[in-house]
Amino acid sequence: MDTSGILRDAGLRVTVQRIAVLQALALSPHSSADRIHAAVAGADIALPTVHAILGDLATAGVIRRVSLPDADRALFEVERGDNHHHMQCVRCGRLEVVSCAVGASPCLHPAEDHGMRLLEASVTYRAICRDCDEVRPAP
Amino acid sequence: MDTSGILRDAGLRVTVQRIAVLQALALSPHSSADRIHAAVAGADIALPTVHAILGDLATAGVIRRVSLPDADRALFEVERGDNHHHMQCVRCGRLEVVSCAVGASPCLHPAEDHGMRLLEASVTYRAICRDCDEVRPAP
DNA sequence: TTAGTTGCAAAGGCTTTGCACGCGC
DNA sequence: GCGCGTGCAAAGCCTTTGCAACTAA
Repeated sequence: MDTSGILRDAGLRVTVQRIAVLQALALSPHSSADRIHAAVAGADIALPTVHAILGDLATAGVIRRVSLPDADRALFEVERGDNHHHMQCVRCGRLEVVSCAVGASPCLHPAEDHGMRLLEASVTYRAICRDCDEVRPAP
Repeated sequence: MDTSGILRDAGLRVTVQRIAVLQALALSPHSSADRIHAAVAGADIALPTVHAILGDLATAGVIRRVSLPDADRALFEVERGDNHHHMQCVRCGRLEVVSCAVGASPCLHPAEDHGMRLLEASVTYRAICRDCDEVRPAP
C-alpha cells in the first residue's frame, strides 16, 4: 500500500506534509518529532505542524506513539500490526525491535483484570548492549 | 525497614526532605513530581528539589520511574522488588497494579537479544475500565 | 465551496540548571 | 569542618494552542 492510500483509508486528507512525515517515519522508525522535522526540512514543514500530524496519525491508528523509560520525548513508529516490542539499552538508549515473546508468557495474561477489558500488552525490555557492558559491566 | 534505613542502605544521606518524599510516595504510589510536592507541602520543599530527590532515589534504585503511554509527565513508585506490572485505562488513565505471574525477573524472554544483556522486562497493559466502556464501548 | 490542514507565534507545563546557603555525617 | 543536599529563580525544552491563510476534496 502506498503512502497516499494509507492516509485515504484512515479517513485523512492526503497532503504533502503528511506524506513526507509518514515516509520519513517509515525510513527511520522510532524518531522523535524534531528528528522527523529535520528529516522533512526540505518539505518546509513547521515543527508544530509535525506534532499535529503525528497526533492525527496516531489517533487514526496509522502510527504508534512509543513511550520508553528514560526518554524525555515521545518516539513514533509506523503501525505494522505485528504487536512487536522493544528492547532498550539503559546506558546509551540504543533501541531494538523484538518480536512478540516466545513460549509460555504468563505475564501477558494478567491474573487480575481489575474489571477492565484488556486491549493490548506492550513489553519493554531494559537491557545493556555489548558496547556499554564492556565499558563498565553492570551488576 | 524504616524510611531512614532505606536511605542509609542506599548510600544516601538522610534528610527530612527525602524522608518526606519517600513516605508520600509509599502512601500514594504512581504519583507525579508535583503531586508529591503538594503532598509534602508541609515540609516546605521546593518543586525542583522534589525532582532532584526523585532523580537521586531512582538512580539509587529505591524508587522507580514509571513511564506510561499517554502520560505527559513521569510517575514514580517505591521499588518493591516484586517485578509487578501496570494496567491502564486508555480513556480515563486509571492505573492498576498487576502482579507478575513469574517470580524471577525478567519474567519474559525475548525471541532475539540483539547482543544485549537483559535486565528486566516490564509489561504495560492497555485496557478500558468498566466505567469508560459503559459510556462508549470500545471496538 | 468548504471543511479540514498548515504556518506562525506565543503560551503552557514539566524539568533541569546554577549558585548560594544550610545541614547531615 | 567537609561535602553533599536544598532553596530559589531562571532558563530549557518539548508540546500545545489560537488564529489567519491555504488547499484537498
